Amino acid sequence: MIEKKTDLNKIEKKWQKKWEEAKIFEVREDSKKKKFYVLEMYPYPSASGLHMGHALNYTLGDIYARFKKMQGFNVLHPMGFDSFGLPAENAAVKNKSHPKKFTEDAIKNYIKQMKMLGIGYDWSRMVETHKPDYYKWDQWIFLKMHEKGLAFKKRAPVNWCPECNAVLANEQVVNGKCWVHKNSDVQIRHLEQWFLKITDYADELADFSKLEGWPDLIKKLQKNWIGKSYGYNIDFKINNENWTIFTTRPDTLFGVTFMVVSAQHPRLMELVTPGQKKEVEKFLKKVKSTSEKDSEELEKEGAFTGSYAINPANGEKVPVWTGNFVVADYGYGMVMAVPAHDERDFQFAKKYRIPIKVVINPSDYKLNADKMIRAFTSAGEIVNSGEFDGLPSQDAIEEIGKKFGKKTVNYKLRDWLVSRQRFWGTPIPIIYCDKCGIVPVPEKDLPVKLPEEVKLESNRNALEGYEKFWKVKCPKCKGDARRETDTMDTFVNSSWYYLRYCDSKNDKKIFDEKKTDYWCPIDMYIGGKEHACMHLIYIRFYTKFLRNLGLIKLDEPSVKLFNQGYMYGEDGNKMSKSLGNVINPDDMVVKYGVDPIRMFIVSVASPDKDFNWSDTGVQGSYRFVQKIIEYFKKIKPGKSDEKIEHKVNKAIKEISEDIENMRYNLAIIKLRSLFESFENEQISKKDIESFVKLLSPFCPHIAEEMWEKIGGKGFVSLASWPVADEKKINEKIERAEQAVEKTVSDILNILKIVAGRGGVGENVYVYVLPSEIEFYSSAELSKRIGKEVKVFAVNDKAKYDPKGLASKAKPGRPAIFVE
RNA sequence: GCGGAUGUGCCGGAGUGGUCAAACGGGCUGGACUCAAGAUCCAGUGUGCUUAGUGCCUACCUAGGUUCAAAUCCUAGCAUCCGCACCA
Repeated sequence: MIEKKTDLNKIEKKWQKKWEEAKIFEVREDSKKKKFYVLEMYPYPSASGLHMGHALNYTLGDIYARFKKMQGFNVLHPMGFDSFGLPAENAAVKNKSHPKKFTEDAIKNYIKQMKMLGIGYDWSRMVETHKPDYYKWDQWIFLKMHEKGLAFKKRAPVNWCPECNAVLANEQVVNGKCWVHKNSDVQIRHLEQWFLKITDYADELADFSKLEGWPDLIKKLQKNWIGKSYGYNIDFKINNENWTIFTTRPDTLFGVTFMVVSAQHPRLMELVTPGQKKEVEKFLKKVKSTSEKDSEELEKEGAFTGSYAINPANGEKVPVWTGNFVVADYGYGMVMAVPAHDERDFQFAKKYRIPIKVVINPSDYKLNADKMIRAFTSAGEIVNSGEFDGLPSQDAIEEIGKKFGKKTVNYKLRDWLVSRQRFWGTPIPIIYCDKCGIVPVPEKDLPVKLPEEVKLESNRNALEGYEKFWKVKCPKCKGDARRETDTMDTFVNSSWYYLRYCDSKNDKKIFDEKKTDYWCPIDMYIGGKEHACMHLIYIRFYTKFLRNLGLIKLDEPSVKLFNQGYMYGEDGNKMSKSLGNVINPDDMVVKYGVDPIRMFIVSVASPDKDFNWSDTGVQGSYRFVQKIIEYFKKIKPGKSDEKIEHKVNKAIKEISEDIENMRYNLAIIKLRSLFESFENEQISKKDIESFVKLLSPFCPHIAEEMWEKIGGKGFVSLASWPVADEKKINEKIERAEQAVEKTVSDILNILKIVAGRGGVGENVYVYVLPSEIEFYSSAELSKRIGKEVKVFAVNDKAKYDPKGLASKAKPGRPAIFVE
């Protein structure tokens, strides 16, 4: 273990206090200054406090914000809390308390820890989403969406988590399980629920052209999730009624031998004939009881409905089945089945002995429907399709599609289900009146506040049982009415919070547009990639909606997005209590101090890559910090020589670039090497100041302390970032230095060989080309070797060279003689 | 099935056509200091040769290829990890 020489915690406290007193991180709009908005995704304040992953996230942002601030930008760097959510509610039920208390205690602790880590936030702008002055505007946006028809209620099959006692959005179902309760199977229930019509924005959300600064991975994940696909709608007549299906393969239309309607289709029973009712019901029962977790290799099953559909292309009558493999809410919940050319249809047809009809042949052979063992899904030549025979199937997609259907686009993206049957969330501002129907709460009555004195229940939303909340008068007819008791998904809160930071205290408007115009968009947004398909889609959706309302001018919320890597435990596993590998920031701060921890977590690997915590690793950072402190104890600024000036200016240039590109790991390496280069040399005050400035974003506390020691003005955190003097960067110096290093190592090698043979190398002679003589100092070499080293130019007449080795000297490679 | 990422010394990881493989950190070994330990400082640390010398060989998952030149580009494969998944 390392020895603690300096009380870093004392230094940290000292500067944290001074920063706070001087309010150096509080900012306001300033039209004369260029703004820069750095934001880390805000946390859910859990009872267990910040973990190391949070510390990494916030440190990454803090370094960037401090760097930009020193570069002269007006930097907005705010923090807040995503403080609605189930854990607080559950904890409150368990302890017969109120989630507000839990949440606010947790927030206090979070703030304390964030301050402890030296993160420079403008706390005057903090948002807490559970406060009425924040969620009022969630409700306001909801009303605006309702006004535009984007917030709507419908009865729908929904994902129900029995643990949450609430429904989940599609995005929150992971492999048939709840994203929070990973052991809880999600059930399908049919309920009346509120949705936000995010699908109206699907097309624009699928356009990533304004997101150059986002990682490709996130864009790909979103693209996949939105799942835009071009195809055709085709009408089939069933019982003299048109039923539309969606297909991307109209070229196979003549090969349809049956239809399949989803088992969850709301109008399924209309298709079932009395004779088939029993069989279909038997099948439906089986579908329901099948646990979702087995869905991976679920066998395709179904039942005949008794109805027949007419193929519009050839008038053929084909049976309509219901099946477990058709998704109810994609397309129209019904598909045309072409077993010859679709693998799923093929399996289904084989199982139920439905005919298979080939309509596309491969180029080199002919398919035989009776002998096929799998579907042929590639392109080929159209056959058995009347006038289209002979066409390449790729061309037939359009030809056949055009003739019998209508070109259209479909998305995998579903409307966003936002109703939650829970207490601890934003109340949905809606009133139900028997006479007037669904009535939005008038704007002037916002916010609809959550009651504080309510008694929580574990198995249902406490608002339902709290008459004072739901018993209201209709805003229209003044008659008796009932308030909506569902609350909104917490992702609603985080979909626009970045805008509220710009004007978080505004009680007249959602925000002052002049302020959001100045600060937005976010220039650097930092958070985990797990949000790719939830938060990061929702925040884009809200941004576009608010833009369409005319409130902001942004198309996208952030210019750049950075996803940090995951930090694992020392053993390489996810940190978890059961594995006992959790690293607690509070303990580590006491053990090592904040600055070494900050330095370690951003330098162990590239910040976008996963890495493991390492106790010995953080000790390495600790040693470096300690060395710096020791150095400054006895520093006497003097004059920098050419070499030091070169080193300093090169470091300024490269470190600035590295920080700009979030390559903090490389910046730290260069900072170390810079320190080593002047550690034992004279250095000017200006250059030593530059070093402290370069150190400051990473290790702000000791940087302030050192800044004070060398008599820097004000805070180093507010000093201007150094600019490299390109004229002083001289690569020749670097090369010469490397040559000297090599020579030292060569001399030592030779001495070793000599010693190995029983010789004693007392005197060392080095013969250098005249052009390089200035780089080789006898004194320096002697010190490094620990013996006297004499340096001669090869053309020195007076040199001592008994073996005539001088002639062997090469550029960058002096000859060496030992005796 | 679809998509993505990764593969470099004892370990964590730099390096994405030549200048240069292994920066930087950790670990280990040896030395200095010390009564000793810790801390600190110095040196060494891929393989195999060779050496009164500062060199050569071989090494970046495997196998091919492009190139005057490949860890880096291309092709195929292997391994590990991750995301989505019956989306018609």
